[in-house]
Amino acid sequence: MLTIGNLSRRTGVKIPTIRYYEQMGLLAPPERSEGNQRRYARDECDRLAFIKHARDLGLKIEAIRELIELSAHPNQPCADADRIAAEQLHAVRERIGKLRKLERELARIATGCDGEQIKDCYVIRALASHDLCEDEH
Amino acid sequence: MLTIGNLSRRTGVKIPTIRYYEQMGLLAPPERSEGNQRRYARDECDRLAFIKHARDLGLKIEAIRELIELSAHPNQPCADADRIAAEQLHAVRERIGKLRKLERELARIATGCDGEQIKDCYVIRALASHDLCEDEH
DNA sequence: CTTGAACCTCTAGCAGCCTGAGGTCACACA
DNA sequence: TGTGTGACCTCAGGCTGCTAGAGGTTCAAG
Repeated sequence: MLTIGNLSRRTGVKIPTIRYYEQMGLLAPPERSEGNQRRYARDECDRLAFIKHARDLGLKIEAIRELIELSAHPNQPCADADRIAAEQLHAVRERIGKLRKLERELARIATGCDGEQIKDCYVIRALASHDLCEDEH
Repeated sequence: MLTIGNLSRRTGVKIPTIRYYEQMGLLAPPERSEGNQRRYARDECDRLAFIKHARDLGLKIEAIRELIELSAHPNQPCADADRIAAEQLHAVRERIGKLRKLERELARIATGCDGEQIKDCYVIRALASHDLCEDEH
């Protein structure tokens, strides 16, 4: 049996976040001590590690809830779990694509300024007008 | 003089967002009609385009506020503006780096499942344990 | 003068937490 | 057995950057 603080230290998930996950239905409400404090069993610890890992990978709470439900039915086909992972991969690739466009433009803006005063500053001018942009956005 | 609706159409910034920017101090409170409706001059339109451009590039409201203040002092040196752009570039590059790690791991997870049932599903197993990860995270 | 679109303010909501107030519990030490 | 203190409890409110809706007013065309 772990206190919430121990669980937090073991998993690296902050205490208020653990309580939040419980509220959101990702973690089952744990047993309580006589004085109403949460006491966690080991498998709750595993489940929290699962949640943290999924969050670190950028999955939304809702997607994680789905995966947890899926994992409760070990004999069902796993196409849904695969779909969730594939969707997440797709979303990540889209974000990367967008960020790389931004990177290019910011690099141009950030390195392009050789003015000395605000009135000549390329950063300020580039932000003020799209005429200095390479692609549409 | 533009109504808020015209300003919105010209800049592509939604009306509630314009009011929000005013509330956040990015846009000066504009003149009002007799009936208390906002009436914008052209330079407000430019400023809003500046804000939108910066937001599209991922700059935070706070950073934009700084830039606006800077641009109000055209004879100051522009090192601060350059710094803000450089910081933003750095942040974008960090986000890209993290996302590419995620991409690699998700690709492995999403394509690695050849099980048919949840209990054999690589997606579920990979999320449950870091043992299947390639790098630390 | 009427209609209907566009505007106003204010409140509340979204994700995914974090912080703080005000109070209780657990446990070691004297 | 008392006491200190650190960990815990709940609940409310805050954060970013908007968005949506209620309920009411104004503007401009016909």
